[in-house]
Amino acid sequence: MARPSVEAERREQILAATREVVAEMGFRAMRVADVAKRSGASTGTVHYYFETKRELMQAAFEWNFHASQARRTPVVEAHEDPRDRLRAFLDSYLPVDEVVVQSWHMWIELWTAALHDTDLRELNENVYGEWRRTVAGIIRDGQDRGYFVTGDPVLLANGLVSMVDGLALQVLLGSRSMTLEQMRRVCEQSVELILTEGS
Amino acid sequence: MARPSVEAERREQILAATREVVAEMGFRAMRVADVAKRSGASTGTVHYYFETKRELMQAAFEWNFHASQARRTPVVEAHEDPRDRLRAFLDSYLPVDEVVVQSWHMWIELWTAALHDTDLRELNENVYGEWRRTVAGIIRDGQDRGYFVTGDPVLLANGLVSMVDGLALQVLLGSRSMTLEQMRRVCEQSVELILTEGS
Amino acid sequence: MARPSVEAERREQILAATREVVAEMGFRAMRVADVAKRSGASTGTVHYYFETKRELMQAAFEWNFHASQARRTPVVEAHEDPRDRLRAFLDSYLPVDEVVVQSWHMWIELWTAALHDTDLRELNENVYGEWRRTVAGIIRDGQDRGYFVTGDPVLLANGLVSMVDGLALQVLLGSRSMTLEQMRRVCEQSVELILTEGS
Amino acid sequence: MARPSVEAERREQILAATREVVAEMGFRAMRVADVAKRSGASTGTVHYYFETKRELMQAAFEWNFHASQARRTPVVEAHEDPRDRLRAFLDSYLPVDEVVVQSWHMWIELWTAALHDTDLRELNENVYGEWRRTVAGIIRDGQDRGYFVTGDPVLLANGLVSMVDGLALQVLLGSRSMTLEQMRRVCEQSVELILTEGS
DNA sequence: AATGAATGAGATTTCATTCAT
DNA sequence: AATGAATGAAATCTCATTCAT
Repeated sequence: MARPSVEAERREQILAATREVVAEMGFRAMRVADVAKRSGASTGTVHYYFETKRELMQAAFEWNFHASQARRTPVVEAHEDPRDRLRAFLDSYLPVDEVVVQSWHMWIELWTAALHDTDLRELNENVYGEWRRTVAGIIRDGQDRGYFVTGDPVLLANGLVSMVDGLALQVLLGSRSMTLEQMRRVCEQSVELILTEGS
Repeated sequence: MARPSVEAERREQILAATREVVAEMGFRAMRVADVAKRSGASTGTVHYYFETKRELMQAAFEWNFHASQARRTPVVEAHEDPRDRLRAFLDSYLPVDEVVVQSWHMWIELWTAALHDTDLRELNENVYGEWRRTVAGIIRDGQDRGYFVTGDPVLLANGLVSMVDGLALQVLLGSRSMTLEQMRRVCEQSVELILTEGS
Repeated sequence: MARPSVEAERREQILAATREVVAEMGFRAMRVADVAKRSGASTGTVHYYFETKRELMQAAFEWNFHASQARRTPVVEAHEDPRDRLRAFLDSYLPVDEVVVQSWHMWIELWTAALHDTDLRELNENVYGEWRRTVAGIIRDGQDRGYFVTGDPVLLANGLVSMVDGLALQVLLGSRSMTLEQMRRVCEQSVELILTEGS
Repeated sequence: MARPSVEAERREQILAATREVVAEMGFRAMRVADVAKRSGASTGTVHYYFETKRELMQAAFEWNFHASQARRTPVVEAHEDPRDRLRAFLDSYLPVDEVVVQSWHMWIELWTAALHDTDLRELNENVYGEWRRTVAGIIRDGQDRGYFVTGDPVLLANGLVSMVDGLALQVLLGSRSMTLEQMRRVCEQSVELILTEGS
């Protein structure tokens, strides 16, 4: 009788290994054998948990999404003031450490893969719905309290979330003019832009 | 005897075919044989012009960049007022027709490929330097004339360009909440945000 | 404590499952996992009873043989007149129900497998010796009583048994011109051919 | 410019190699690599001509059918008397040489494969329609001339063709009681059975 | 300048078998 | 007596690249 957690643990190990490998060499170059090696299993075992490479990647994308969400939620909820919440939210996207960097790699790969895969598009739809709703909620709250300029909060949220995507992408690409520090400043300036005079 | 332009023409055909194929199925799934078929040539011929697949993609990315630039420049220069220039610039990024859509596909594929390819990162660096300089120039000009709010024009330019990238990405992904029309409105709102009171 | 029949029962279950699976998807496509699932056991259990897949198939072929024999014997012995015996014997080969159909599937798979497996050839030798002896006996008896035409009873028996094999094969293959009904008529006509004028 | 016959030649080589390999080790055990080696090509080349192993086998079955037909037709047409035609036809099925033996191996493999493959069943349908029509024609002709006993010629044809299948199978299986010589005698006796008294 | 048949290295996938429990 | 997670050897298939013509 195997411990009931063995399967779940193994699955998680493989997904974590997948994220690491994808971050390092990209989905295109990633081989199932790489994931196997990294997770200390055989290719047979990887296929025991995920029938195809495609299924493995899909699961890894979803797993990354849930992990991101779990990391983000407490960060945002730590603040009460919508201005702080917005800043904390944007801050949590800065690729400051290995985990966030790896996570960003997964998002970028997801974008490219989703362009030609209906299931992944659906995942993207969920993911962005989630972010948009969160940010729009913060902005609406801030507008109610008079901190943020008027204007459709959904449009503002979309602009901010998309900007963060574009910025992180350039940072990940190692752009000499878009460093982590630059990204931070652009984000700060963007918040300034939507703050009302007094606040 | 052969017209000297034959080679150049053939090369262009292959690059155009590459863009079409990449837009349709993605770089990952694209085979040299697909490009050959699409351009009406043999795989041998494709390799006659581009030694490796990697070289073909690199050339296609560069070709796409120059084509984008050529399309963009007259659009921007058609206006004198920096506010109109900025609006025209952003407008030219909306994925309204097949050419712009295919072009966006190439950019997105470039991002992913460049994450693990130094040469392509260099290309990205050039491309973004170009856009940033253009937009920053427009903003600086607008600030000088009092149309735009104060603030580091480079930061503002980076924010705008990144936002456009992120927005186009979601439109390309067929997001139900980020349609072409939505993207247009977000862009318009963003311009409003940096306009000064009077203008 | 365990009933001594438990093992025998389990074994039988697995063999029955094997016949079902082979009939449905063929030996080539059959996986040990399919047999396990069908018999409600694990792959480990299947291997507990049959060391290798080859051994499992061999046992299943033999089991099918004995089951066929057990079904056939009372049918033939129910008649005293050799003409009736022959008709009853041929009748019992018509693929009229699921059991006979599955049994035929096993024979056909055995033929193909035996072409390259000495042990299975030996099994085939036994099986056909059995049929041939039975039919030759019936014919010899009928000739003695003046019901059947003269001629080497062994040759006649071989002709009949082989014909039945060939006919059943075409019926199993769903041939539009060799239906169950057609097969029945061919068998009847063949019996007529060896009957003497008066009988 | 390659010779136009190169492709056809190469294809034929691969199909011939397939028949040899299938006859030797069976479809189940046959690997694409075996066919490649036998035909002096690489596995890549085999796949260049036949996308999948299944397609290769299908083509090999069809090729074998056409080759059999081509071998058989002149043999039958060499005789005018329906009794000779029938004898010549049955004779041509005796596994007397390597080619006929290999051909029989292909038929047997076809049967088993066709049980679970619609396309192959269709091929079997064509093949048997062909044989049945030929034999029924010969019998009908013989009956018109008073050489053969009365009775449905289609039933008689089916009985004969099926018998030959069953007999050849046992010969191929190396049955000690069904040798080539035995098969020949059973066939002769069967012809005797349908001859009228005087002829 | 162009071809396309042929290659072979390498990737995914399958599955009988094992073994710790 | 039974399990089923894990394995790894082996098979199919893919495709960028080459080269004789």
